[in-house]
Amino acid sequence: MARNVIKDQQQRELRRNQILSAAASVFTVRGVAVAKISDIATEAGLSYGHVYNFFESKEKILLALVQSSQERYTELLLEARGGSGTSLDKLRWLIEQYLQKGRTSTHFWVVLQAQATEVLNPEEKAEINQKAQANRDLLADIIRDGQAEGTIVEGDAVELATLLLSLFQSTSIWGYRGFGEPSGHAVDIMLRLVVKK
Amino acid sequence: MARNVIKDQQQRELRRNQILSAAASVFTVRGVAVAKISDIATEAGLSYGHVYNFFESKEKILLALVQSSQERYTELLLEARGGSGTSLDKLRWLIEQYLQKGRTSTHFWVVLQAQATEVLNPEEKAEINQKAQANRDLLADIIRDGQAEGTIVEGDAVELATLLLSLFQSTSIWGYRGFGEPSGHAVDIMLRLVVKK
Amino acid sequence: MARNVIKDQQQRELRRNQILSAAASVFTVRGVAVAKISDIATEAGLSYGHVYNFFESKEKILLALVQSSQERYTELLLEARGGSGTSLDKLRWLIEQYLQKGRTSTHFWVVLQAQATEVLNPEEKAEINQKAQANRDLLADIIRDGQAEGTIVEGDAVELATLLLSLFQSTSIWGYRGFGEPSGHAVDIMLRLVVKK
Amino acid sequence: MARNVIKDQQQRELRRNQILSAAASVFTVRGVAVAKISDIATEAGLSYGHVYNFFESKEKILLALVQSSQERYTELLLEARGGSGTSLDKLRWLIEQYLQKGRTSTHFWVVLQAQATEVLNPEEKAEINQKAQANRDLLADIIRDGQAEGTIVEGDAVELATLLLSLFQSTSIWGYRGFGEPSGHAVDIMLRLVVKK
DNA sequence: AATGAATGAGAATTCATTCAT
DNA sequence: TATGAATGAATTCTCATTCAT
Repeated sequence: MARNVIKDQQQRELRRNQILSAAASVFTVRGVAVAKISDIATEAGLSYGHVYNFFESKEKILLALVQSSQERYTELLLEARGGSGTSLDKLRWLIEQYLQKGRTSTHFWVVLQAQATEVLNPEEKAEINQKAQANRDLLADIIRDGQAEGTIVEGDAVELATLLLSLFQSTSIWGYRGFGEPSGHAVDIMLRLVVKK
Repeated sequence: MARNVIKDQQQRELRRNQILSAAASVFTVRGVAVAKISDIATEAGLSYGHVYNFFESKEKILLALVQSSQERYTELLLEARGGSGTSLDKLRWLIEQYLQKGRTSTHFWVVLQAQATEVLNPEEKAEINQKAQANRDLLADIIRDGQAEGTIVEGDAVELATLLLSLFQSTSIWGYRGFGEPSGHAVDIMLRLVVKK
Repeated sequence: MARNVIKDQQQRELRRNQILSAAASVFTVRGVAVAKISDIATEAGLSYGHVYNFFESKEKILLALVQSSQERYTELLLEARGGSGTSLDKLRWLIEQYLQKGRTSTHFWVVLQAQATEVLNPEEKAEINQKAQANRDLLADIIRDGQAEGTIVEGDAVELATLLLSLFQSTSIWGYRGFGEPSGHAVDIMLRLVVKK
Repeated sequence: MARNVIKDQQQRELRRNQILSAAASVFTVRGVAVAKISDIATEAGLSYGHVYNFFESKEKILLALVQSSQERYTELLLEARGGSGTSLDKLRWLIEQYLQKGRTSTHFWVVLQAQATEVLNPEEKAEINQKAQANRDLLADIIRDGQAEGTIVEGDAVELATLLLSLFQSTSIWGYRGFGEPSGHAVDIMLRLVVKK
């Protein structure tokens, strides 16, 4: 007979998320360009053919993944900016959240591959870079606030933001480079970059 | 006759370097896993079949490239360590050299792909990671000297070194991420990470 | 109850015809081998899964379609043969009916694909060819009658029939070949093939 | 050492023709949409991968084949038009050549599939149809000459041409339809279509 | 040394068909 | 009856690698 449309919808949503989260894992561990659709399907626990009922290509999966990751990062930034305490407190909170695995389940590492590699076409890359710049600008806002309140050192807020994000993002991939994991002090050290002595 | 042997040897060396340098460029721009042997051959100005007279596979090219890049970085570190001035001066010089394009012609970005991706086999990756750690330790040495001479902040020298290198290495790929290029002040800001107030 | 059974039967018949008629359209426009089951289902206004409640495969749809088309053509031939007037009149009527879209809604073009392509298996193709020959023979009968009555030229009736049907059938696909549609005179011209001067 | 460029060129040409001629055969026997690249490669006696060094897809092979077939048909038409004798003689010669297998090795049947099916994209189909119309117009020229010289019946030369070509082209595929082969008289019968009584 | 023709393993993708609901 | 999620066989296509010249 007729199907349960609501349930179908939920099931679809569930499957889509399964695929994205499997892709996040596979892309992270194996590398985006090396990952096979069948790896993702296996990781997600469904057949490779079914993946194509949700995404028309590996490229589109990557795109969806990166965009969702960037959106979650935007939310984190907005939450940080809107939080209480000094700008330094906000930055500390932000970095701690960022480094804490799971909070941003898709990794900087995957976004980086999408940005710096020819896996995506130029238009898609441009879109991602634009969003990355927008996020950087949000970070610069927090820094500008800190400069106003006197907790953060003077200087070009955008450059300070770019340096700070480069630092904590690259710290998040120490594991893949054989550098172990950062200690509890690491965030304090990072903040020296911007803190006013 | 003897002369021809020598000439041949030089010619061979020249070709090999052509290929490595073409590979560096192609790997950087297109991404290691996406790059084709024929791209490299074209960039190097020779036929793709000829590449195999120098390297037995794409993988071996990457390996040779990364190793040579790491060696050049080692030399840079040794040169910095052996230089005159305070440890801070040495670090500043090192970072400036590093960021100056051409000095480290093969990029951090390629090494990162080799480290974090499954393009190479585990043994090869382990070897690269080991060398990366050794280089990090050289940087930690400089930092330790600085702590002894009082110009550098206290703390785990290895972690400080890892943070500092994360920062300047990731700064070197701003271009690929749409972040523009760092200003002349950037190095000073980076050094705040380790400088003693 | 009894009424429901009858109604169900009618409903089933209706659905089946919907599918066949959708298939005719899709096969004609897109080509038999390229057409997808889902195209047919969409055109018929039902779900692709439901198609399998009526036909066990795409092949069977094609077979049913071609057979029904051949049967309708047989009926047309019988009707023509049984009509009044000279054999020439009958031929003219036949061709006019044939060319008049809708009368033979499934097209010669689809039958031709079924005959000349490996979409169907050899047994099925043989069956279709046999029926096509039987129809040709019906046409030859009319021609033979015309020869007896003196309105049609002498000669091998089967060959004359084959030439004549080749002509009007291929005329029916001018549209797909960019040749426009035949004028009102076309039938008279075609009949020159067999008319006795 | 260096290769023999001339020989390479010849070899390439040879291979290309091997592929086209294999494709003609496979497309004709199996049907265009059903034919696999690997069928063509096997028929041509080389590996499927190598086919892609000559044609980027099955579609492009079909296109090349059809175009070459149309060109050969054009040549035939020009040769016929330029020949001696009445227009009727020219038409007879043309049809005889056409029906004689090997003269037009790629078959009308393949061209028809290319024209009437969605194997090619609309632009490619349009191009083919245009060429088909141009060829039809050449045939119409011959007919017009015949009308001027009084050997061919009055009437729209283009429609007469379209009817005549429909007839002899469709006759060329009797074999696939189980209709046997036309007799030696067939051409005379066909010509009745246009001959002035 | 140098070239590029030739091969085929492997990955992406399509779509007929099955089946739970 | 009716739907569309799910599967995987079959095919296309790419590209590293080999090898004759």
